[in-house]
Amino acid sequence: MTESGPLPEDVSAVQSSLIEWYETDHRSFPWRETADPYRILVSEVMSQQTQLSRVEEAYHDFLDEWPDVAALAGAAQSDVVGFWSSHSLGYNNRATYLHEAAQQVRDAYDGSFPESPGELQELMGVGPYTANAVASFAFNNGDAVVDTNVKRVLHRAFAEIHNVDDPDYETVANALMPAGESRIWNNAIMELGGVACQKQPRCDEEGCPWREWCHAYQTGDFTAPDVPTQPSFEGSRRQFRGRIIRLLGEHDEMDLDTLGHRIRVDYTPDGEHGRKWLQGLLSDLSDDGLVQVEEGDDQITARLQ
DNA sequence: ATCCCGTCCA
DNA sequence: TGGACGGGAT
Repeated sequence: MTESGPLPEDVSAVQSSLIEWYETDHRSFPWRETADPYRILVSEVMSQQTQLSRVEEAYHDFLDEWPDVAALAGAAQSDVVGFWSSHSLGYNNRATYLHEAAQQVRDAYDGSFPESPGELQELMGVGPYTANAVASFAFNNGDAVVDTNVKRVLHRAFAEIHNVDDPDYETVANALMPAGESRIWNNAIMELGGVACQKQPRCDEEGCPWREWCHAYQTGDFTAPDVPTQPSFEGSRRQFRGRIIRLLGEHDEMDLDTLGHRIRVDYTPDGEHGRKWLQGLLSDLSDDGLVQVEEGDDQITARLQ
Protein backbone atom coordinates (compact mmCIF):
# COMPACT_ATOMS: atom_id res chain seq x y z
CA MET A 1 0.00 0.00 0.00
CA THR A 2 1.32 3.40 -0.91
CA GLU A 3 1.65 6.22 1.58
CA SER A 4 -0.33 9.19 0.39
CA GLY A 5 -0.18 11.29 3.52
CA PRO A 6 -3.17 13.58 3.89
CA LEU A 7 -4.08 13.11 0.25
CA PRO A 8 -6.56 10.58 -1.13
CA GLU A 9 -5.25 7.34 -2.65
CA ASP A 10 -6.30 8.28 -6.15
CA VAL A 11 -4.48 11.57 -6.49
CA SER A 12 -4.57 11.39 -10.27
CA ALA A 13 -8.37 11.30 -10.22
CA VAL A 14 -8.39 14.34 -7.92
CA GLN A 15 -6.06 16.11 -10.32
CA SER A 16 -7.84 15.31 -13.55
CA SER A 17 -11.28 16.14 -12.17
CA LEU A 18 -10.18 19.65 -11.18
CA ILE A 19 -8.46 20.30 -14.49
CA GLU A 20 -11.50 19.09 -16.37
CA TRP A 21 -13.75 21.30 -14.26
CA TYR A 22 -11.55 24.32 -14.99
CA GLU A 23 -11.31 23.62 -18.70
CA THR A 24 -15.05 23.20 -19.04
CA ASP A 25 -15.85 26.65 -17.73
CA HIS A 26 -13.95 29.45 -16.02
CA ARG A 27 -13.95 33.21 -15.76
CA SER A 28 -12.14 35.05 -18.49
CA PHE A 29 -9.58 37.72 -17.64
CA PRO A 30 -7.19 39.56 -19.93
CA TRP A 31 -4.17 38.26 -18.01
CA ARG A 32 -5.29 34.71 -18.71
CA GLU A 33 -4.85 35.42 -22.41
CA THR A 34 -1.13 36.17 -22.22
CA ALA A 35 2.10 34.48 -21.29
CA ASP A 36 4.05 37.75 -21.08
CA PRO A 37 5.78 37.70 -17.67
CA TYR A 38 5.59 41.48 -17.39
CA ARG A 39 1.83 41.49 -17.89
CA ILE A 40 1.43 38.57 -15.52
CA LEU A 41 3.45 40.36 -12.86
CA VAL A 42 1.42 43.56 -13.22
CA SER A 43 -1.83 41.64 -12.91
CA GLU A 44 -0.65 39.65 -9.90
CA VAL A 45 0.56 42.68 -7.97
CA MET A 46 -2.71 44.45 -8.66
CA SER A 47 -4.86 41.43 -7.84
CA GLN A 48 -3.29 40.95 -4.44
CA GLN A 49 -5.03 43.94 -3.04
CA THR A 50 -7.93 44.95 -5.20
CA GLN A 51 -11.21 43.46 -6.36
CA LEU A 52 -10.86 41.84 -9.75
CA SER A 53 -13.50 44.09 -11.31
CA ARG A 54 -11.45 47.20 -10.53
CA VAL A 55 -8.21 45.51 -11.56
CA GLU A 56 -9.37 45.01 -15.15
CA GLU A 57 -9.58 48.73 -15.85
CA ALA A 58 -6.37 49.57 -14.03
CA TYR A 59 -4.56 46.73 -15.78
CA HIS A 60 -5.62 48.03 -19.17
CA ASP A 61 -4.68 51.62 -18.39
CA PHE A 62 -1.35 50.61 -16.86
CA LEU A 63 -0.30 48.64 -19.93
CA ASP A 64 -1.46 51.47 -22.11
CA GLU A 65 0.91 53.77 -20.23
CA TRP A 66 3.81 51.33 -19.78
CA PRO A 67 3.43 48.52 -22.34
CA ASP A 68 6.57 46.61 -21.46
CA VAL A 69 9.15 46.22 -18.74
CA ALA A 70 11.57 48.64 -20.40
CA ALA A 71 8.92 51.36 -20.46
CA LEU A 72 8.14 50.88 -16.78
CA ALA A 73 11.81 50.79 -15.83
CA GLY A 74 12.31 54.11 -17.61
CA ALA A 75 9.29 55.79 -16.05
CA ALA A 76 9.50 58.35 -13.27
CA GLN A 77 8.58 56.71 -9.98
CA SER A 78 6.28 59.64 -9.18
CA ASP A 79 4.23 58.88 -12.29
CA VAL A 80 3.85 55.24 -11.30
CA VAL A 81 2.83 56.15 -7.76
CA GLY A 82 0.47 58.82 -9.09
CA PHE A 83 -1.14 56.26 -11.38
CA TRP A 84 -1.48 53.77 -8.53
CA SER A 85 -3.13 56.28 -6.25
CA SER A 86 -5.47 57.75 -8.86
CA HIS A 87 -6.68 54.26 -9.75
CA SER A 88 -7.33 53.43 -6.09
CA LEU A 89 -5.07 50.43 -6.21
CA GLY A 90 -4.15 50.67 -2.54
CA TYR A 91 -0.78 50.01 -0.89
CA ASN A 92 1.25 52.68 -2.67
CA ASN A 93 4.50 51.02 -1.62
CA ARG A 94 3.70 48.35 -4.16
CA ALA A 95 3.90 50.86 -6.98
CA THR A 96 7.47 51.62 -5.96
CA TYR A 97 8.23 47.90 -5.64
CA LEU A 98 6.86 47.20 -9.12
CA HIS A 99 8.86 50.07 -10.58
CA GLU A 100 12.00 48.84 -8.84
CA ALA A 101 11.38 45.27 -10.01
CA ALA A 102 11.22 46.52 -13.60
CA GLN A 103 14.58 48.22 -13.12
CA GLN A 104 16.01 45.01 -11.66
CA VAL A 105 14.89 43.10 -14.76
CA ARG A 106 16.50 45.75 -16.93
CA ASP A 107 19.73 46.02 -14.98
CA ALA A 108 20.32 42.55 -13.56
CA TYR A 109 18.58 40.35 -16.13
CA ASP A 110 19.33 42.20 -19.32
CA GLY A 111 15.72 43.18 -19.84
CA SER A 112 14.20 39.71 -19.91
CA PHE A 113 12.52 38.08 -16.97
CA PRO A 114 14.14 35.13 -15.19
CA GLU A 115 12.03 31.98 -15.42
CA SER A 116 12.54 30.23 -12.10
CA PRO A 117 10.61 30.94 -8.93
CA GLY A 118 13.87 31.35 -7.03
CA GLU A 119 15.18 34.09 -9.29
CA LEU A 120 11.79 35.78 -9.61
CA GLN A 121 11.60 36.03 -5.86
CA GLU A 122 14.66 38.24 -5.85
CA LEU A 123 12.62 40.95 -7.53
CA MET A 124 11.37 43.64 -5.19
CA GLY A 125 7.84 43.02 -4.01
CA VAL A 126 7.86 39.46 -5.30
CA GLY A 127 7.44 36.88 -2.57
CA PRO A 128 6.78 33.14 -2.74
CA TYR A 129 3.24 33.49 -4.02
CA THR A 130 3.96 35.95 -6.83
CA ALA A 131 7.16 34.15 -7.85
CA ASN A 132 5.27 30.90 -8.37
CA ALA A 133 2.37 32.66 -10.06
CA VAL A 134 4.61 34.37 -12.62
CA ALA A 135 6.75 31.26 -13.15
CA SER A 136 3.57 29.24 -13.70
CA PHE A 137 1.47 31.54 -15.83
CA ALA A 138 4.29 32.92 -17.95
CA PHE A 139 6.59 29.90 -18.20
CA ASN A 140 4.65 26.88 -16.92
CA ASN A 141 7.62 26.56 -14.62
CA GLY A 142 6.34 27.16 -11.09
CA ASP A 143 5.70 25.21 -7.95
CA ALA A 144 2.25 25.14 -6.41
CA VAL A 145 0.98 28.56 -5.40
CA VAL A 146 -0.20 28.91 -1.83
CA ASP A 147 -2.46 31.87 -1.17
CA THR A 148 -5.42 32.11 1.16
CA ASN A 149 -7.71 30.61 -1.47
CA VAL A 150 -5.53 27.55 -1.79
CA LYS A 151 -5.17 27.24 1.98
CA ARG A 152 -8.92 27.33 2.40
CA VAL A 153 -9.42 24.65 -0.25
CA LEU A 154 -6.78 22.33 1.21
CA HIS A 155 -7.91 22.93 4.76
CA ARG A 156 -11.47 21.94 3.92
CA ALA A 157 -10.84 19.16 1.48
CA PHE A 158 -8.35 16.99 3.35
CA ALA A 159 -9.16 15.99 6.88
CA GLU A 160 -5.67 15.36 8.19
CA ILE A 161 -4.57 18.91 7.52
CA HIS A 162 -7.62 20.08 9.36
CA ASN A 163 -6.38 18.73 12.68
CA VAL A 164 -2.80 19.88 12.58
CA ASP A 165 -1.86 23.08 14.34
CA ASP A 166 0.59 24.33 11.80
CA PRO A 167 -0.33 22.68 8.54
CA ASP A 168 2.39 22.64 5.96
CA TYR A 169 0.27 23.81 3.08
CA GLU A 170 3.22 24.19 0.78
CA THR A 171 4.16 20.52 1.01
CA VAL A 172 0.62 19.32 0.48
CA ALA A 173 -0.02 21.77 -2.35
CA ASN A 174 3.10 20.57 -4.16
CA ALA A 175 2.26 16.91 -3.63
CA LEU A 176 -1.12 17.55 -5.20
CA MET A 177 0.11 19.44 -8.26
CA PRO A 178 0.68 17.30 -11.36
CA ALA A 179 4.32 17.59 -12.42
CA GLY A 180 4.95 20.02 -15.25
CA GLU A 181 1.38 21.37 -15.19
CA SER A 182 1.80 24.44 -13.02
CA ARG A 183 0.14 26.81 -15.48
CA ILE A 184 -3.20 25.10 -15.68
CA TRP A 185 -3.06 23.61 -12.21
CA ASN A 186 -2.50 26.85 -10.35
CA ASN A 187 -5.13 28.58 -12.44
CA ALA A 188 -7.57 25.79 -11.69
CA ILE A 189 -7.06 25.52 -7.94
CA MET A 190 -7.29 29.28 -7.47
CA GLU A 191 -10.43 29.37 -9.60
CA LEU A 192 -11.86 26.67 -7.36
CA GLY A 193 -11.09 28.75 -4.27
CA GLY A 194 -12.40 31.94 -5.84
CA VAL A 195 -15.61 30.60 -7.35
CA ALA A 196 -16.75 27.47 -5.54
CA CYS A 197 -14.80 27.17 -2.30
CA GLN A 198 -15.38 30.73 -1.14
CA LYS A 199 -15.78 31.59 2.49
CA GLN A 200 -19.44 30.83 1.89
CA PRO A 201 -19.07 27.58 -0.02
CA ARG A 202 -21.01 26.98 -3.26
CA CYS A 203 -20.19 23.33 -3.78
CA ASP A 204 -23.31 22.20 -5.60
CA GLU A 205 -24.04 25.49 -7.34
CA GLU A 206 -20.59 25.48 -8.93
CA GLY A 207 -20.36 21.74 -9.37
CA CYS A 208 -17.22 21.36 -7.27
CA PRO A 209 -15.26 18.48 -8.74
CA TRP A 210 -13.90 17.38 -5.37
CA ARG A 211 -17.16 16.68 -3.53
CA GLU A 212 -16.58 12.95 -3.45
CA TRP A 213 -13.24 13.40 -1.66
CA CYS A 214 -13.88 16.56 0.33
CA HIS A 215 -13.82 16.27 4.12
CA ALA A 216 -15.84 19.46 4.57
CA TYR A 217 -18.48 18.43 2.05
CA GLN A 218 -18.93 15.11 3.79
CA THR A 219 -19.02 16.43 7.35
CA GLY A 220 -20.62 19.82 6.81
CA ASP A 221 -17.75 21.47 8.67
CA PHE A 222 -16.63 24.28 6.38
CA THR A 223 -14.26 25.85 8.85
CA ALA A 224 -11.52 27.82 7.13
CA PRO A 225 -8.14 29.04 8.40
CA ASP A 226 -8.41 32.18 10.48
CA VAL A 227 -7.79 35.46 8.75
CA PRO A 228 -6.57 38.11 11.19
CA THR A 229 -8.97 40.98 11.64
CA GLN A 230 -7.61 44.38 10.77
CA PRO A 231 -8.07 47.65 12.61
CA SER A 232 -10.62 49.99 11.10
CA PHE A 233 -9.47 52.07 8.18
CA GLU A 234 -11.60 55.12 8.97
CA GLY A 235 -9.48 57.68 10.79
CA SER A 236 -6.39 55.50 10.56
CA ARG A 237 -2.91 56.63 9.79
CA ARG A 238 -3.11 54.67 6.54
CA GLN A 239 -6.10 56.70 5.45
CA PHE A 240 -4.20 59.95 5.84
CA ARG A 241 -1.13 58.56 4.14
CA GLY A 242 -3.36 57.66 1.22
CA ARG A 243 -4.84 61.14 1.09
CA ILE A 244 -1.40 62.74 1.08
CA ILE A 245 -0.24 60.59 -1.82
CA ARG A 246 -3.41 61.28 -3.79
CA LEU A 247 -3.11 65.05 -3.29
CA LEU A 248 0.57 65.10 -4.20
CA GLY A 249 -0.24 63.06 -7.30
CA GLU A 250 -2.64 65.82 -8.30
CA HIS A 251 -0.56 68.86 -7.40
CA ASP A 252 3.10 67.86 -7.72
CA GLU A 253 4.12 70.21 -4.93
CA MET A 254 2.33 71.43 -1.81
CA ASP A 255 3.29 73.29 1.32
CA LEU A 256 2.72 71.81 4.74
CA ASP A 257 -0.32 73.77 5.87
CA THR A 258 -2.16 73.62 2.54
CA LEU A 259 -1.68 69.87 2.55
CA GLY A 260 -2.85 69.63 6.13
CA HIS A 261 -6.07 71.52 5.54
CA ARG A 262 -6.80 69.40 2.49
CA ILE A 263 -6.40 66.03 4.16
CA ARG A 264 -8.42 66.76 7.28
CA VAL A 265 -10.96 69.42 8.12
CA ASP A 266 -9.78 69.70 11.73
CA TYR A 267 -6.19 70.47 10.79
CA THR A 268 -4.81 73.37 12.79
CA PRO A 269 -1.09 74.10 12.51
CA ASP A 270 -0.53 74.09 16.25
CA GLY A 271 -3.30 71.68 17.21
CA GLU A 272 -3.23 68.00 18.05
CA HIS A 273 -3.43 67.16 14.38
CA GLY A 274 -1.21 69.93 13.12
CA ARG A 275 2.26 70.44 11.68
CA LYS A 276 3.91 68.07 14.11
CA TRP A 277 1.48 65.30 13.30
CA LEU A 278 1.71 65.91 9.55
CA GLN A 279 5.48 66.04 9.57
CA GLY A 280 5.53 62.66 11.30
CA LEU A 281 3.43 61.22 8.50
CA LEU A 282 5.59 62.85 5.83
CA SER A 283 8.73 61.61 7.49
CA ASP A 284 7.45 58.02 7.32
CA LEU A 285 6.40 58.48 3.71
CA SER A 286 9.85 59.84 3.02
CA ASP A 287 11.45 56.79 4.67
CA ASP A 288 9.26 54.64 2.44
CA GLY A 289 10.68 56.45 -0.57
CA LEU A 290 7.28 57.75 -1.60
CA VAL A 291 7.60 61.44 -0.78
CA GLN A 292 10.27 64.09 -0.88
CA VAL A 293 10.20 66.78 1.80
CA GLU A 294 11.98 70.07 1.30
CA GLU A 295 12.63 72.60 4.05
CA GLY A 296 12.84 76.06 2.52
CA ASP A 297 13.54 79.38 4.29
CA ASP A 298 10.02 80.02 5.44
CA GLN A 299 8.08 76.89 4.54
CA ILE A 300 8.12 73.15 4.10
CA THR A 301 7.01 71.59 0.84
CA ALA A 302 6.30 68.02 -0.14
CA ARG A 303 6.21 66.25 -3.49
CA LEU A 304 6.09 62.74 -4.84
CA GLN A 305 9.56 61.26 -5.02
C1' DA B 1 -18.93 48.30 10.20
C1' DT B 2 -16.53 44.51 7.94
C1' DC B 3 -14.15 42.21 4.30
C1' DC B 4 -10.21 41.44 1.29
C1' DC B 5 -4.54 39.82 1.32
C1' DG B 6 0.93 39.01 0.04
C1' DT B 7 5.27 41.30 1.11
C1' DC B 8 8.56 43.95 3.63
C1' DC B 9 10.91 45.07 7.67
C1' DA B 10 12.06 45.53 12.60
C1' DT C 1 7.09 36.57 14.19
C1' DG C 2 3.92 40.24 14.10
C1' DG C 3 2.72 44.96 12.68
C1' DA C 4 2.08 48.13 8.79
C1' DC C 5 0.19 48.86 4.54
C1' DG C 6 -5.43 51.27 0.86
C1' DG C 7 -9.82 52.07 -0.14
C1' DG C 8 -13.84 50.29 -2.86
C1' DA C 9 -17.34 46.90 -2.32
C1' DT C 10 -20.78 44.84 0.33
